[in-house]
Amino acid sequence: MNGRKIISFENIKVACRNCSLTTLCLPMGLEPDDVEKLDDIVKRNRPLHRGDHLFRDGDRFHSLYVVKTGSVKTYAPSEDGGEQVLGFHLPGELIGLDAIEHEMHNCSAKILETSAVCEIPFEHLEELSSTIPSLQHQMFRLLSREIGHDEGMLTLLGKKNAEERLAAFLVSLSDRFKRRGFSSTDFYLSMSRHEIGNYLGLAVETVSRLFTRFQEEGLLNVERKHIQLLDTDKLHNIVQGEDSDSKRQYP
Amino acid sequence: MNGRKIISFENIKVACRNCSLTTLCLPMGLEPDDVEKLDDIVKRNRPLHRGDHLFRDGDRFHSLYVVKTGSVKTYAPSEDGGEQVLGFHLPGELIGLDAIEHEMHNCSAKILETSAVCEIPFEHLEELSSTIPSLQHQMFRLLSREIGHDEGMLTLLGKKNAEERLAAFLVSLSDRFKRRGFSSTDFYLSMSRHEIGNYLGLAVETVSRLFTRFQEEGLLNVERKHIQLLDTDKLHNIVQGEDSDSKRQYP
DNA sequence: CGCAATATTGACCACTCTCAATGAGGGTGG
DNA sequence: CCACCCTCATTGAGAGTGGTCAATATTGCG
Repeated sequence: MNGRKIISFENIKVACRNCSLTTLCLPMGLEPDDVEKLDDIVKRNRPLHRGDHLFRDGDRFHSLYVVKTGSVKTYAPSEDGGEQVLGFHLPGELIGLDAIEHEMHNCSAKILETSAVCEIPFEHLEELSSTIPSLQHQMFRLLSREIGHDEGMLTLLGKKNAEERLAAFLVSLSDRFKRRGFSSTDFYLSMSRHEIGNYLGLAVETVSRLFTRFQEEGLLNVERKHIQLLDTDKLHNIVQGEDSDSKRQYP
Repeated sequence: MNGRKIISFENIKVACRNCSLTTLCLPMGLEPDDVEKLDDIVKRNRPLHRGDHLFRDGDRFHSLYVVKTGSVKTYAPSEDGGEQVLGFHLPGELIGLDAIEHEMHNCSAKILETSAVCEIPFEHLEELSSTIPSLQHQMFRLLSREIGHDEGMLTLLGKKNAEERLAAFLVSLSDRFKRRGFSSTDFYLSMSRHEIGNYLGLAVETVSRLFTRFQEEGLLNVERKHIQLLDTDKLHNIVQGEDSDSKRQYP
């Protein structure tokens, strides 16, 4: 149930406490005792590899998942065979909240790179949160945050043009890496151009062209999956829709 | 439908029980006793009129709102002055879930037509749900449902073309009217073409042209705000991206 | 009744998609 | 270790969907 093969139990335990802490408790004032209880229900799973599925569309819902290391994409297969990428999930981020309603997953979660993921059986979490009011509150907040995030994506897809979308994507990644203690200006993309385009409602070619243009304009360096942000200010301006100074005019 | 200003307190009470029932409890097995408790925390407000705001972006969050009669739109003012319509809310639907995280509204809610709205103080709801496990579960479900709904919208905006979007919008309205006991094929739009376009990530003109075309193709009758759906099967096909048979060819 | 807001319709054009070809890695097997 | 293949990424050319601009109904409201 708990420890797995190679790693020592204690290490995993600490790592998992960390993940449950940052993801579920950090913003709240949870008693150390309660953190302990929460920690006890978190399952540790063996490392997962690129291409593995955490769950698939249609699977029965049992658990939420927290990315500990690595990255995961969620995507909704659409009726006509295509799919919509719903999100890329970095360490500390929670997956599976949309499955609570019908006790069934309505999207799939695929590992992008070798990753460690904690599993939190939802029934246990629910029991626990009905006895720990601050945990219940934190759960409401987490669900609410997800809604807020999705609404931000709606604005992105409804109002922003291609370059604003890609800039927003990069800025978002940058922020999230920063918060987790990674470099905010130098990172690797674990997802393909195709997946980025799908996520942003753009064609692969558009994404590729934009990377090239951003590089030409000195906003960043890009080599394959390696990204170095050079001018985050200007990137932020682009996100805000201020093409302003660097108004591109093709002669 | 339920009468307006004239209603006695008891009627409102019943109407509100009804709304809290259908929205918060119906799918769950709540004890009559618990329903009573829930009902006691629901505030009844006087009817609101077109243009009134339930809350504004930046307002402190106190309550969730349930539309009893009428309709409400929520929209997020974006940095550059524009706005993104996030949703249209019909009777029985819940508003404000995205505000829990920061205890602050990050969108605004505007009344589209004379409406009755119930207010549910969130603190009370939270207290109640920590003592009634099935209510807590139902809250999780409601929040989860909202996430699922938003993910559907992401697919709409990311993958669907203009006619698929409008068809999906009409089918969604139709379904929601039907569930609430109204006609699923004959209804009035309380929102403007501009608002529809904004919601669907389309220009007003595109929406207008699509209504005209749908009418020409015999899918519906439209006169200003009055909609009559004539061929819901074909509308469903369009939503699914099957242009198939009625492949439109301009001669 | 008249003004303002909303809708409709047309013409034009731009952004982005599609199609197609080429190039660059990464993995596998000989 | 290299040849090969396959996927992924880049780049170009052309086309189409939907946006923008503009003019004209139509409606609603004071």
